[in-house]
Amino acid sequence: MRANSTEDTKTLELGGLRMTKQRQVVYDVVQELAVEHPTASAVYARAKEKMPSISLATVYNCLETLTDARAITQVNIDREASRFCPNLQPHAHFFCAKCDSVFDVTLHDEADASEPWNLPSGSKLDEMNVAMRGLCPDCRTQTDYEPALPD
Amino acid sequence: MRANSTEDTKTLELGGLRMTKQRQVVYDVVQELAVEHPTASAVYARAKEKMPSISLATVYNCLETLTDARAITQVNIDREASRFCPNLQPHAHFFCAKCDSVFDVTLHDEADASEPWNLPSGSKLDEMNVAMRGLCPDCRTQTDYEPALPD
DNA sequence: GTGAATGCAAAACCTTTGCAACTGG
DNA sequence: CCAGTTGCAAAGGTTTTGCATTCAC
Repeated sequence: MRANSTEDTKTLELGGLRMTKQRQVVYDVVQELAVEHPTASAVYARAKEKMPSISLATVYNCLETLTDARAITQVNIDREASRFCPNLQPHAHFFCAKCDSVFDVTLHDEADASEPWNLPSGSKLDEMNVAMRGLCPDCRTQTDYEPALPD
Repeated sequence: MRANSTEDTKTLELGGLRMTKQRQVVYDVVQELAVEHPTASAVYARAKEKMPSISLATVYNCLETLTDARAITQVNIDREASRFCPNLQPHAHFFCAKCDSVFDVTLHDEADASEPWNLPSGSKLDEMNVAMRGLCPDCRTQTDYEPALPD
């Protein structure tokens, strides 16, 4: 039996996808930086440390390929640069307006994200993208000493 | 009493916002093109018909000002150009993957969009942005003769 | 009158593209 | 071997910016 325990750099074996060094590096970096939900530039910066010859275009390329292959997810919020996320479970993203960090937000058990909504009748929903903005727990508690003065 | 019946070009009176001809034109255009959820360029094109001297930068400017003043809403989906929407009620957007049209999606009565989600405990949610992709009713019925062959 | 808004053009930003060289299966 | 991928640089589309001029209040 194959171990799937502590391999942090698991080899990609995605349906007929040619596995290049670059793709593996990009994939590893997205895993590594998962909690910060890196942008393409952030992935590029880290990837370049591991493989100095890699180019930005290739990073974009790999990110797109991996996204199409559903190995990672592309996260968009407003017009900011896209971020990438290795969490393949259905989830939303919470953006802290103060510290700019991003949190994955899961669904309640058995819950359906589309439940509260009046979907157009007769339509077919393929995917839902949910972005939240607010203050994260940490920033919220620090908000006491926020300048309340007019500028 | 003031009529609020058929005035399609109601005058903006937003908290201390200086009302310029350009802002009024941009606001009118967003109202006018509401169903198509126009992009900044689309607003610019239509605005220029009404006021040939208006510039693109001013349109962006006005759209931002109006958004900040909560007279209109900015709608983002993936990395496409922002669209603008005069619907101030809480609502989501349904994007048809086939015909590219956009529909407003309302909440069920008394429903809370955040209900299905496990919000980070201690966080403060300010706004939620919900984008849906799929087939609109019209396009769905036309999907019978969609190529089902492998490529 | 005066601070804020406009118009213009140039710049910024993220992302995509064209193409020759390279490479994984 | 050879289609698919890379690296580079240049181009693309959207949005922002700097600044002199104009305008609403």
